[in-house]
Amino acid sequence: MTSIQLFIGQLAEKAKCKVETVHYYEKSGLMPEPPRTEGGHRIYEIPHVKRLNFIRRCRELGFSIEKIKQMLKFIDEPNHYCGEVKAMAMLQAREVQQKIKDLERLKSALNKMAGQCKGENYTIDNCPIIDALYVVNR
Amino acid sequence: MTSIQLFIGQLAEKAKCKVETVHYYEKSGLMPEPPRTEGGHRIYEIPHVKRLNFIRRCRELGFSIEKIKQMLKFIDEPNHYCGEVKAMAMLQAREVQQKIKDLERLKSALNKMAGQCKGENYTIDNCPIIDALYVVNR
DNA sequence: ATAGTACCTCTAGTTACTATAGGTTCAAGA
DNA sequence: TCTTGAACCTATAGTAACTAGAGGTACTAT
Repeated sequence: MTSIQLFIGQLAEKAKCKVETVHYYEKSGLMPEPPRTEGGHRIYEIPHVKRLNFIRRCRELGFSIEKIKQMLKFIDEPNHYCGEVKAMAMLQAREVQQKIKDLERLKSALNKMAGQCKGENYTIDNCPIIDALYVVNR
Repeated sequence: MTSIQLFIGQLAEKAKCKVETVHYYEKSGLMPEPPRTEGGHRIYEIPHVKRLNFIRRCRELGFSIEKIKQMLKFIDEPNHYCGEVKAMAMLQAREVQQKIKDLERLKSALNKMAGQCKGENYTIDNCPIIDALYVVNR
């Protein structure tokens, strides 16, 4: 039974990131130091793909490297007490909820502004988007 | 008729940012090089406050410095149309919407994990959080 | 005149990458 | 088997958007 093995380029491609980013995650302690070939090339397998994917998606969602490190701890050291894990997961969920709220606010602000703008034939002098943002006190 | 004049500290305060940030915006070309006192202190007036406010507000909405530069160009060289600004706002809104969707998925994964946490060990292969974010194609 | 703030410039640090340089390994074709 | 070109290696520097610090000067109230 031979399992799938990947070099760093293939791994990076599967997670849609750069090779250098994987190097960076290894240095930062997010990705493990994988086994190597005789010549020193890193060898990865499917769990690495999943892990890297998780990291990338979390980054897109605005989590810091440090936060992701904490979350990965849930997976790497599964000997946490149930209550401990639960508490951290729920705390994380609350923070996520806050981010969602903030983003909802931004989205409606942007849409509102876009909606007020008639487009085409208006010059910049009476563009409502500019007006909406170019204000002294908010 | 004497107009209101401000030093950089007051300007920064009015826009709720740091003095260093104003310096940075000047170096980046977002804020102009204002007139100075004999001794070299920068002198600002109301239009500067408006402009800085615009920049800060855009940053809060997730626009990059480069995008803001583009928008300020619309203002500085008013031979542009409102539609250009509208398009940028709508693009931004779409990106924000995508982030919200991803965060909703993460949140429910976190909550699910907290709910399922009964002491079993999750490995990387069956962790609900990893699975929630492991989307190959988007 | 003096004291205490606020200002000045310049440099370095931060986070999360991204790019470059200079060299080595891998693997497919001759 | 040898060659060749892509992919890999390490290490360092650069990027965005600030933030913090050092060391010095200007402003202004007393």
